[in-house]
Formats: sequence, structure tokens, C-alpha cells
Amino acid sequence: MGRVSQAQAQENRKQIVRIAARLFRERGVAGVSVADVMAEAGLTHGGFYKHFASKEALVAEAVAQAFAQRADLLATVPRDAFIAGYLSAAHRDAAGDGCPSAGFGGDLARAGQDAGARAEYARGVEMYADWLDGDLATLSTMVGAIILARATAGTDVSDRILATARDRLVPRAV
Amino acid sequence: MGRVSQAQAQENRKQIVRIAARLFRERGVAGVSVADVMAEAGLTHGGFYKHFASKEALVAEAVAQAFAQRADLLATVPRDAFIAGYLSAAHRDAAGDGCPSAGFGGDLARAGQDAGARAEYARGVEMYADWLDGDLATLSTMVGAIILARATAGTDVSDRILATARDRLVPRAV
DNA sequence: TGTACATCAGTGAACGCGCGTTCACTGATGTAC
DNA sequence: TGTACATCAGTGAACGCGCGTTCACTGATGTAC
Repeated sequence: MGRVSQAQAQENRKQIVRIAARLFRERGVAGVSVADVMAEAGLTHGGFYKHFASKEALVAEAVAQAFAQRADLLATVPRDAFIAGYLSAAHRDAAGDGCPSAGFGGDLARAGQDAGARAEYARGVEMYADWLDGDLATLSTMVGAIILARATAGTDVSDRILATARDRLVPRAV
Repeated sequence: MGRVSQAQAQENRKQIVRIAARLFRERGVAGVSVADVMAEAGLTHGGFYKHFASKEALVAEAVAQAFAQRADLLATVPRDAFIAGYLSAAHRDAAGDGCPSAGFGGDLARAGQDAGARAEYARGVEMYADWLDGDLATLSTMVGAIILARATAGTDVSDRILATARDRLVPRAV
């Protein structure tokens, strides 16, 4: 394949970011190679650097894209319904589409160099904070519960974590 | 150096696990090589496999050791004081000595193969659960707050996360 | 509208590099008598 | 207590391997006239 139309190239770029945002949340940044992302986009790995300066740059864009998608959801779903869905087994088992605060938190909690990704992450947390009227303790409970539930998935403590967090944050919901 | 006394070998083994437990929490499992751990123990990397079957086996032991050390602390410090210390900037900035639920959570939240480490992790969470009389929502808030605070370290939202979580969990403490 | 040329997205082989792991070797430790 | 031998923790070079990144090349796209 030779050159591709500008529109196609731009679409490919977006696709790369979308796929990266999913795979990084599913398997962690270190668990996904540039070649993995490109292959899933139907491209070969060599072309990656026509779009991004480095893998690190892709991580930053993937974090931003994941939070942007998240913002749409927050604007759509009522608060209690959102939190109940957040603290569900379905969300625990589908990290790729899930909360970026949880999906990227483990990777970005190390100081590393990835300043760009960390800046996007902080911006995303601010967005959650606004949505919760500054109640970052509730966000902490949500993020902590989903990370703990994922790390203990397959044991009965995992379901108990989600259940107790749900009782605490949305006691009225069924 | 040739052979070493059995007592010395056993001491070296413990040292390797202790160092791994610290480095893995500081930099993540993927961010620390077997050679890194061995070098910090004053040994060369080749001897590692006289003590452990694989890096994965070391991770499992490191998780267990970190939680065991944690258990001692829980038995010593009063509950509110512990939680206030947990939700401090000092704990945020010293992950190596910090909570294993937070320090290993990001790494073990991916399904991976590391069944041994995940089993130790689940056991550790159960220990916290007992200490909190089953209140896993409070543990979720603690773990979520520290992970979020670490991932946003250097921004002002990081301090706000810790402050709001502290207000929620230990309102009486100063 | 058509032609000639420049551009550049994508290809696929190759590059260093660091990793987890293996292995032949060393020599002090542990043991049998 | 002393001697001879077996053991095995630690050494350091080497192994495949996969990774992020580079690069010469291709050929359809975009542009200038």
C-alpha cells in the first residue's frame, strides 16, 4: 500500500488512539506494544511514527481520548445510575471501556517521565471532581473499589467490595 | 565468591524479598528487573534462580511479605491514626514502604498469569477487611484516594483528594 | 480538463537494547568417616 | 580432632526474545501549471 488520502490518514490516526485507549486500560501500558496497537488497526508498526513522536505521546492522547469519551457518558446518565453501573461486575470485567481514572491509575501512579499522560489524567480527575461537586472522596471510593475488585477478581471478596461500596454511595438503588 | 553458609543464604533470600517488596511498590513490577533487585541486595543476577523459580514467584512472595509487614502496623496503630497517616502526603510520596493494596493494585488488576501474587493479594485484602470489621467501602476510599493522589502528584488536585478523603473517614482528626 | 511532478502514509526489514532465564564454573561450606 | 569429598550459593558470560524506534522504499494522492 502506498500513500493514503488525508481523510483516511486522519481516520487511521483516530482509530489508533481509540484502540490504544482500550488496550492500555485492558492490559496496562507496559502490556501493550506499539505493534499490538497497529496490528489491531490493520496497519503495520512502521507507520506509527508518521503519526506520533513516541509511544509515550500515544499514551497521553489515549488518556485524553478515554476521558473525553467518559465526559459524554457523565453528561448523559443520572448520577446514581452512573455510580451503580460503575460499581458493577460488568464494569469490573470490562476495563477496556471503563473508567480511565481506574484503568490508567495504576500505570500513572509511578513518577515516570510520562508528564503528558499525567497532565491529561489530572485534567480528567478534575472533570470527575466537577461532576461530583468537588466530592473527591466519593471518586476515591469508586476508583478504589473497582481497582480492588479487579485485583481480587475470581475470589468472593471481589463481589463484597463492589457491594459494600454500592451500599455506601447509592444506598437507595437496588 | 563461592558457597555461602546456609544461614547467610537464608538471610540473602529474605533480603531479596524485602527489597523486591519495596521496589515493586515504588516502580511497579514491570519497572523493576531481577537484576535491579539482586544488585540492590549486593548480589549478581545469576544466583537469583537458586532461590526462586521465576520473577513471578518473587512477586508473589513480595506481596505476601508486604502484607505481613502491614499486619504488624495495623496491630500497633489506633484505627483513626492509621487512616489519617494513610491519607497523608508522606504516604503518597513513599510508596515503597506503603500500602500493598495500593502499591500492587495497579499491577494485579490485570488478569495476567500471576495467580500466586493475586492469591496473596486477595488474602491481604481480607486481612484489611477483618481489621475494618468488613467495611470494604472504607478500604476502597483509602486505596482509591492514595492511587489518585499519586497519579496526580504535583498538581493541587492531589492534595484535595487526600483532604476530602480524610474529612470523610476521620472527621474528628486534625 | 489533463499532464508532470512532488509529497508522504504506509510497508517491512533492520537496529540496538534490556529483559528473564540458563549454564559451566568456583570455592567455601557441610558431611562422612 | 583431622582429613577427603560432596554439595551448592554465588558468579558472570551467554541465550533468545520482544520491544521501541529507524530507515530506504513504494506508489497512490495532492498540486502546480
